[in-house]
Amino acid sequence: MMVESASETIRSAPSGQNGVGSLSGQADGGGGTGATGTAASGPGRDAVAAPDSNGEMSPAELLHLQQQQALQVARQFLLQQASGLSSPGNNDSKQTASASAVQVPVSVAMMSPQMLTPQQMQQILSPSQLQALLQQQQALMLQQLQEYYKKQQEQLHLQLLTQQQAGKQQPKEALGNKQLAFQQQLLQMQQLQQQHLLSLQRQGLVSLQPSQASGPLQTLPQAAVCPTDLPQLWKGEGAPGQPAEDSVKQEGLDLTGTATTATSFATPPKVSPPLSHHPLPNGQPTVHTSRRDSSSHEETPSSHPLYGHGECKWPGCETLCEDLGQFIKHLNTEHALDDRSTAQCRVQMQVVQQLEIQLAKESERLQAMMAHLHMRPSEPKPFSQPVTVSADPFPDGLVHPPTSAAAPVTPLRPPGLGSASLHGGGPARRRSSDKFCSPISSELAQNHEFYKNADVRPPFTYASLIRQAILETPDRQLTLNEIYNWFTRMFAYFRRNTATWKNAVRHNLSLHKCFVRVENVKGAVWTVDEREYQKRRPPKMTGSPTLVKNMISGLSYGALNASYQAALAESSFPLLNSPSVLNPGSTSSLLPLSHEDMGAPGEPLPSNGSSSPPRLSPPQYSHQVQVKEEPAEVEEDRRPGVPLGPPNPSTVGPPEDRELEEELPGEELS
DNA sequence: TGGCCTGTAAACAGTC
DNA sequence: CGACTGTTTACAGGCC
Repeated sequence: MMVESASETIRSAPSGQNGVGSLSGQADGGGGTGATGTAASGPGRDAVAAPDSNGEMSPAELLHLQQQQALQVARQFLLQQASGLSSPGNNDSKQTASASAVQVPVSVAMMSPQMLTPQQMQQILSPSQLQALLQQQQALMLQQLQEYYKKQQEQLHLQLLTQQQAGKQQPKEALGNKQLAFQQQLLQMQQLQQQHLLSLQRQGLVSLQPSQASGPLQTLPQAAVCPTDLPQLWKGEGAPGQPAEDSVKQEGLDLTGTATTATSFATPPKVSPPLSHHPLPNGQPTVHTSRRDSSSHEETPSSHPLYGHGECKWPGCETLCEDLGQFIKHLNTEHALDDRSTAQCRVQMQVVQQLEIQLAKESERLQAMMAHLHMRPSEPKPFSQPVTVSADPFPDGLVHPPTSAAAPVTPLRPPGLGSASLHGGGPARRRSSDKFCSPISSELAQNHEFYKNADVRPPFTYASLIRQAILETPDRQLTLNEIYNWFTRMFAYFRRNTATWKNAVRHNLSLHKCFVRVENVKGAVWTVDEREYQKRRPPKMTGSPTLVKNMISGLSYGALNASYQAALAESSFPLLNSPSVLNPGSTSSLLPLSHEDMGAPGEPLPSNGSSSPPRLSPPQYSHQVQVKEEPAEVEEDRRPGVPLGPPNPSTVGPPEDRELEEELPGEELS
């Protein structure tokens, strides 16, 4: 049946790596890099070619062209980043240009709210993971940006140098103009850098110490990202060659280095001034960075920023040069101040700008998020931000502040589902989630893909999950193995540590009365006794907002990390995914939660309608309703001892209740 | 503080 | 014999 096939899928799926894979994927970013290179190859070439064909373009034209190209490149780059994060398996597929074509859509898809929402992100990661990821991404982004900046600087500088050298053979006037242009570009770029870094600082994304402004990344995890993306972009092929490594090692970090390099290298007084005098991103004067220093060869006169490991590091050029002299020659001949080189510089600049813009956007979003998170938990806030910005919940990841930064934020509690549950870590206490997990089915439905691929512990109790698994089947019954399969199929998380969770599943099946074992033809199957299931629910939980609030607050105080994640997730995820939430009183951020709960209240409370307070369970009822409804009947029919009837009304409520509930599929409306 | 719920670990028995 | 299935017990942590 479905299950069967599903299980098949599962079996194969795991091999493909799950959340872990994606995570690592982001981390290593290597895959992405390649992809980027590929993707960008087109633009890169164009950039180079266009000018050539056009000869001397007017500034406006050139700019336009470059903007477009840069845009593409930047887009590719960013998209790739996103895809790199989530596409576990295909990170290595980044060779052909055609691949890039495919990649874009994929990336886009990834970024779509449906595919990967912050909550999903949150789900994907354990608190620590999340933090790590955030940092990584942040580092990544930073590094890349810086790399770009640096590259650009270097290139510009190089241009200047080249130009100067070539200048000997060219009219001085022309040179003067170009020099000016370059200097302006440099200036502009540096401003961008400053701006960028400042914004990051402002947001606390980067714990930049004024003194170490240039080295924020040093403390960051060595994002495996290849700063060499850029070069590769230009080349059009992600040949991670020596230059790549080189660039990574040598210029991977500080922008200062760039300037420094430029300075040291740019002997020509004319050129150096702008470079060396310009304060770096953080206003830090251009000084040799220790980093740079480390790369001795750069320091020595025999070094050149564009020369490393015996190769020309000019974007797209890997020409081997035995020595600096040869390199210089090469530089002068191949990368002289011509249209092509100029175009390359400009394109690069555009790339940087685009990235910067992107960064700004992300930063903005982040700020909004932060602002939102700082709000009182109870503060009603439909929070549309994520929704609107949804464009890329993912790439966004790049700048998420580390948990620490968000620390103050916490108060927020996650949406209904217990995203709050401290998944990840040790014995996850999903209890709360369980209480609210009634919407489990919808939750699952919405995040099906997510859970399927993310190695995140679902915020539901085993009991809920088991029940869900069973209810999802047409005949409401599953064998133990099928349940296992369901787990593995639905949750990447359960594709490992099998011994543990399987034991838990068995334990739960046996322990909870709500799970009834039925001898079937094909063996024993497990069914769910809804009544029992409901029974076991916490009795007095009013679906009232109050309760919710309490829970929320409790959580918020409890686990910051969890809260943060939850909050993060909540901020966008639920809302994004559950339309139902959006409409109704999207009055509070808790909405999803309260919503669910509310739904419950609204429901006819079985029990003794008279006195018993509204229960939490209702949601489940309704839930179940949607899922179970008829089949339940069937199941019951065939099922032996399942208490389908009206067992003890005292606790649960009259049978009618059940029916009532079932009639109210309305939890959606609440 | 105690009770309840949940998760985890493990021992054990029965079955295939 | 080993794996799987079930049951049961113990313990720990979170929440009320």
